[in-house]
Amino acid sequence: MTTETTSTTNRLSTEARRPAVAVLVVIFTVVDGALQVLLIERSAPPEEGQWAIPGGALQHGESLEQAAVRKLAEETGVTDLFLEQLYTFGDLDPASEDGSVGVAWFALVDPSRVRLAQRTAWRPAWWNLDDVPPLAFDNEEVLNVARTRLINKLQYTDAAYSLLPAQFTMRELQEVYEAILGRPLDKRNFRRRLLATDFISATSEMRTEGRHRPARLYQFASRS
Amino acid sequence: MTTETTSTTNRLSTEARRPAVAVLVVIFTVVDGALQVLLIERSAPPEEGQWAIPGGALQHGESLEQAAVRKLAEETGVTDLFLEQLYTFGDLDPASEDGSVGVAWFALVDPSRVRLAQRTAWRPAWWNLDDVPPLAFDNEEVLNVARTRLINKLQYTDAAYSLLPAQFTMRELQEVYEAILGRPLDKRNFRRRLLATDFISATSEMRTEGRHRPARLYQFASRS
DNA sequence: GCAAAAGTGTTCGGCGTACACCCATGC
DNA sequence: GCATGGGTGTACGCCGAACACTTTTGC
Repeated sequence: MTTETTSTTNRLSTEARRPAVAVLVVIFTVVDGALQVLLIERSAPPEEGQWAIPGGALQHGESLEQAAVRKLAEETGVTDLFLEQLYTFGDLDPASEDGSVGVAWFALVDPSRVRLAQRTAWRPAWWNLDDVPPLAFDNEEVLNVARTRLINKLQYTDAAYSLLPAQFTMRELQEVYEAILGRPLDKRNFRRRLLATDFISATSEMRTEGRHRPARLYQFASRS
Repeated sequence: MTTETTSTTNRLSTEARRPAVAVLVVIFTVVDGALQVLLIERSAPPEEGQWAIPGGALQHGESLEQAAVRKLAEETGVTDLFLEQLYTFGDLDPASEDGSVGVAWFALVDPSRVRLAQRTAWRPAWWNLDDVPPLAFDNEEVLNVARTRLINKLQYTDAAYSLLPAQFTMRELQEVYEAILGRPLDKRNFRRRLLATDFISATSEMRTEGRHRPARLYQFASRS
């Protein structure tokens, strides 16, 4: 008694149940030492007036990743970033007749490259992760999964490249890490560990900004 | 210019593109020190005659996880196991008109509890992971992702509980780890490390099987 | 007593963590 | 010359890896 033998609803048949498929993109950034997430204020039912993670239906002929890239570009104007599939949620809209399937992605963007759309309907805004408002659907869960993954990714990948401009100081990089991990890090240990990874390398340039010693600029190896 | 403002194709609207949604379940087991995966021989187009990862369309009113559990039970008769979502593939069947979305899961089963269906159509069979045949669609990629995740999960979770009977010897446990990791492990280090995790605990029972010293039986804490 | 698998400790290198002072610049 | 952030080295504890012999049983 399996799907294969008892019906024609095989994996890719046309009789299959057809839930709405959407992509959601959890977009993180770090500004002034604070981890922030991009949310959209819903301007139509369901859940009108609630804030939600940006998302939308798949368009025709579009792959899941293409849809996520498009969504990200629509909201931030930015492309070519860290973007990774997160999890697929099967019950984001219990009211939906045929069910809904939301394929969640998460992205990291450099705030200096972002220009948010200036709309009043479906208004996007950055929210500090420590005080996000109540969210539509089950978006809190999506956000929690994203945050956990982000913390893990940071430990063993160069994901942070996508949160910073091409060149940056060690302090800037450390602030990004501290914002995401939510705890202070030791300066010496941080520098040693990061340089040991080969994710980043020193440039020959320095940046002077204030009446103190100039800081060396670094770059991510994945961008050079 | 966002999906929200330019059309009614909002996340959960009824105008959304409706690709076929299927679940795939990569079912692993370890028998005689070999990591094996359950495959199904396709008995209808597309890709008739090819082997593929078990899967099927979502049924009405069913969540993604419920569909995965059902699929697993249909193929192996087993429930209550390690089952975790893996990844969602958006392009498994390029021939599909509206696209296809495959939500892949992976599961670990104890071979002593499995009874494979005795069918000739859609025949299921265990394949040694080192010599799987060419697979339908892009199932090779699914399998690779699953194998990588399995190796990672094994390192820091008690996922192996699902591959063994309630009681087992240290050697049996070690053979499971060796089969998955694909390399021999040191007996002393293995015992020390596993006992340190608190995943497993010793029982008071021993098992004698051969003309040599009896082995102590252990159990997983998550099952006791 | 011997064959066969069970069971057991120690050493070493690498890595993460804790911790405090000098350096280069602007004013 | 002083205020400000940039930049550096050492010591210690933990963990993973390497490695060989004794114990218990059946025959």
